[in-house]
Amino acid sequence: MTDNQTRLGKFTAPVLDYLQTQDKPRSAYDILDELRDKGAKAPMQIYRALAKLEEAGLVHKLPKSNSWIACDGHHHDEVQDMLLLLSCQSCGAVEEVHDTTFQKAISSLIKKTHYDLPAQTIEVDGYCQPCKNDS
Amino acid sequence: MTDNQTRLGKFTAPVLDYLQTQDKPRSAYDILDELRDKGAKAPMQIYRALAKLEEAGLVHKLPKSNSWIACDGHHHDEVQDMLLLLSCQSCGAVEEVHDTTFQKAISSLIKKTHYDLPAQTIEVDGYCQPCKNDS
DNA sequence: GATATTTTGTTATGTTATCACATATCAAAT
DNA sequence: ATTTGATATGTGATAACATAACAAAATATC
Repeated sequence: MTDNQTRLGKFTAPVLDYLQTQDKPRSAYDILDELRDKGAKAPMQIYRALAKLEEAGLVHKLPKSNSWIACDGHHHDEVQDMLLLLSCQSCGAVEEVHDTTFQKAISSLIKKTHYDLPAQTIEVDGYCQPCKNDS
Repeated sequence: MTDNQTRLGKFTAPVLDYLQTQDKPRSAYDILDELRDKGAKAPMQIYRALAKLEEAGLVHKLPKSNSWIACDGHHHDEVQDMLLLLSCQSCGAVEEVHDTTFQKAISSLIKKTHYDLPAQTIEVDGYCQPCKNDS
């Protein structure tokens, strides 16, 4: 049997399930604590699951915050796109931004700098409208 | 006497000096090792110096790579601008990019998302032209 | 069904960053 | 001259994030 779950490994489904219930990014160690009752004992088990889920485009890592979210499911025909995550530093909400202006800015950068830019996640930290208004 | 060095603290000048001799970002622990012969013994001493240097706009932290560079000295009348660092994953070279298209993309994001975006450094990882050609 | 490959479990370690608290330094107020 | 307050520094402990290394188990391939 080589179904998705088997290929993805023992803890991938529980990790994804957990992240999907969360409204904030969670760290690998948060996830580990959560999955202890399902047999998880060491960080490696979680990091392996996260790596597979990320490769499958099902989760994203916030590169500055060292935490993880389940993918929102939109706009990911191309898993390998440059992805912009807007992260609220107050409530933790994360928006996946698919913005043509931003994509063009990146293209412009590539031309201007002659850098080769592989697909990656870019985290921008800010404050979402509700939190901004509350402050 | 309240000259810069006094206000900035004991290790700030050595930390800045060291970063200015480097052609790659260095970690706080790299710096610590380098400054042991000048009396540095603990990470806090380095992190304090880096915090002050960053506040003064003299160094930048690469937020994804957890490493530090001396500021290139250009374009920093406004220390608080959104700063884009293009970081070569092969040779370590870092370009400070001051790109109006990118700034506009960020402004567009602010409007679109209604997020409040404080000044911050955004790291984009790639491969510089020489390294790209070598590969 | 024996052997090779891959996955998983587990321990240990590496790496980055901060906390907490003690002490030093120095200037301003008394 | 002494106290007070503010800022800087030293230092040990620990938190938080991540991977290396290797053993054990599971699975695939012959």
